[in-house]
Amino acid sequence: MVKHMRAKLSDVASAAGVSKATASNVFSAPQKVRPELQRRVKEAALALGFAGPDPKGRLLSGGRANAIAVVPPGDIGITIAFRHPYMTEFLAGVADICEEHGAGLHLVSGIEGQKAKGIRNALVDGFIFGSIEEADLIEPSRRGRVPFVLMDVDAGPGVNSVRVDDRGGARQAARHLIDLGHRHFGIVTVLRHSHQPPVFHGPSEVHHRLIGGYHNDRERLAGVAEELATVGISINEVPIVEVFGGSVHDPTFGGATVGVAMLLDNAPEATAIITLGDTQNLAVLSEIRRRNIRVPRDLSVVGFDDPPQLALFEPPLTTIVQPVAEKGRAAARILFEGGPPKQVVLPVELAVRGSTAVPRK
Amino acid sequence: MVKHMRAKLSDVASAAGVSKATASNVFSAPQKVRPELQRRVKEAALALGFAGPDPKGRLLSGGRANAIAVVPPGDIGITIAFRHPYMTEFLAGVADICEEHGAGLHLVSGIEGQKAKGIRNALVDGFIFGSIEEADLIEPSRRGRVPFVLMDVDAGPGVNSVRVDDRGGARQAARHLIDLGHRHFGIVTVLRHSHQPPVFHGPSEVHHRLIGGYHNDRERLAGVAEELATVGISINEVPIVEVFGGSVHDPTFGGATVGVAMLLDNAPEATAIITLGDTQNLAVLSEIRRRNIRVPRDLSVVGFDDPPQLALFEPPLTTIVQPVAEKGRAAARILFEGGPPKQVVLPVELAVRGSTAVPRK
DNA sequence: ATGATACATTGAACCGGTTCAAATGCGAAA
DNA sequence: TTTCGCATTTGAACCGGTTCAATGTATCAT
Repeated sequence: MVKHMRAKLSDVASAAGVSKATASNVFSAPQKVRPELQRRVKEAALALGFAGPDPKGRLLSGGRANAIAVVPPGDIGITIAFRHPYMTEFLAGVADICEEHGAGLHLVSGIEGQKAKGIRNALVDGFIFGSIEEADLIEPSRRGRVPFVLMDVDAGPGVNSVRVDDRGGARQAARHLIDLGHRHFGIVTVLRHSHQPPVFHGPSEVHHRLIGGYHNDRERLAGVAEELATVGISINEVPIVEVFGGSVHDPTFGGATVGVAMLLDNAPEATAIITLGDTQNLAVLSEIRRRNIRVPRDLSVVGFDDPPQLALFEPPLTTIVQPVAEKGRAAARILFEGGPPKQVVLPVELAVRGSTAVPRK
Repeated sequence: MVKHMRAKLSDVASAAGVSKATASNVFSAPQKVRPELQRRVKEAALALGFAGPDPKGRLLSGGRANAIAVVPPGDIGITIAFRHPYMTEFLAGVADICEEHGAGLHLVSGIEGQKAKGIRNALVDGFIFGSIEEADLIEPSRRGRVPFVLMDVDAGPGVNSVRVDDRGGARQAARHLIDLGHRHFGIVTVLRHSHQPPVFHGPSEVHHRLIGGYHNDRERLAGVAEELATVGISINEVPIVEVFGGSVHDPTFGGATVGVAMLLDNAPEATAIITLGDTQNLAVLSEIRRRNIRVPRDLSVVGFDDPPQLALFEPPLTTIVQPVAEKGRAAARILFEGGPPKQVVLPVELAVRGSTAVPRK
């Protein structure tokens, strides 16, 4: 008994007495084939149990994979990504455009050393990199193989990128507080690695030289600096603390609340806190609450980003909200549209809620 | 000037003065190649800008795609999936195992007619189908091409499947109420399509013949029937309403609250409501609240599934919780492990919280 | 009847690798 | 010196399709 091998297109073709090319057309371009031949080929296919062209073959022959990949930022594996409110919302945006194009969405898994391999081997038509951290991993795909988009940075005119107007958002936040009458501020920003202790920069130091932070964190600080300058305040006079993380679930994560405490201790004159890190909002609010500081009566707080977990916090946080899903859509669109490199900058919005008011007397 | 084409393996090979086979080995099985040759090939690759073997070629040549696909259930596109608490948790489980294996996770987009195409074209080593609805779409992949796992059904010994013990869970829910002393029940279960109005089955009708519902919904009802039978109550005496949806955000979605109202109106003697549909819990609670019925004093409620949105509901819902992420893990493991078809049944647990108590006098 | 036009079909090249049996080279053992 | 065994290297087949120029073949206007 002959071993039953899976039928391939050429088997079908010869069984139907046509050429491979015709058989191929029956499946991918039926209008090119006479109805009768079509029928004959389809019958042969059915008889041989041929379920349509194998995508593997199609792909090799210059085809598209019909899928795009998302590579979550360095510290976020795909398991965590699904539980991360920002990432799921971002991915929903990407998925939205994928669905428009009937394309699949491929997530590259994030195990330490495996990520580069995952990127090299991904069978996709393009990449969305969650952060520039993956810059070195891009190299293989950059070599003209596959287009890609970088999130949250501007890597110059030659590279696709999507980010939000971090600087402008920070300006709005600062402006809001200034307009309310605030003149004494404290700033919370991002420390990149969890093993570093919080860092406090007193008013006598130069703050522009931060230790941690991604590109967008620096942009935000620059925005605050610009806006404060309009009322004669130098960013160098403003106390700043850099803290890591602060999970949306656990405010103390990575020493976040410790850092916030450091700021509050060292900046008693501040009437408003500006939080520039997206995951630090909870740490700020919770440390403030722990100290029984009344917000916004004793202290105003402006955040950055809008994690849903904070939706029920009382008072609701006045914060800069960014169009997370729209970022995903924009990135995916760039990939599907092709064309010359684009740099998309999306606007952010100040959502004035309950955590800001005029400064205490 | 010659047009610069992307270098391929054979170019590298000839540039380095070796055979294609050797060049291939340098990248995929270095230990087979003498160090010096390795160096030569790598140099040639560098000079030509060859960034490693193209996964397309590797794939065709009998390789694995190194990714598995998840096909969300019929009515859930991938955009929605990312915003759907159950799906994200499930996907997190799948992702967990993918990361263990350094494999990618591919989501098949769910546009109506495109889904079959998405499945046919997906470059993956296996499929996880969110529901049996996709049974017909499976056909192409079933033809020996790619292994797959079905969720939430038992499709027999020849097919991989992962589900939870719906029947047992329902029995636990019913038992809990029985033990509290309840003898008069109302049941809310699932109507499949949103365009159908809620259906009420009065105590005189035969309830086993439901209109909607997936396989697991029927299992759950059967479980309740079994347990009630132990205290001499026939399921045929119990009022049942079938309602669609009830979104986790909008309790009225798809007429869900209308259906619940129907049940409450027609079953005034019921001291306990058993909700068998995962997304209907909110509809039940909200209609009950609207009527100012005090839970659990006037009415006990047991739910099925544990959407995080209900975490803050007062009183917290006594409900059957299923190991959602573990379902994802189990399904993914089956795909990676290979071997003969497996049918996995995971246990569920009754979480006794605040919505159940002894029946009112 | 003739040439032009349109359409259907085909043969062959190509996509970019992997794999394996056979060939080669080389030092050690006889 | 010859032979054997082992480690490398190679040629050729193969993975399963798509594509395109060339070849027919039927249709239509002249």
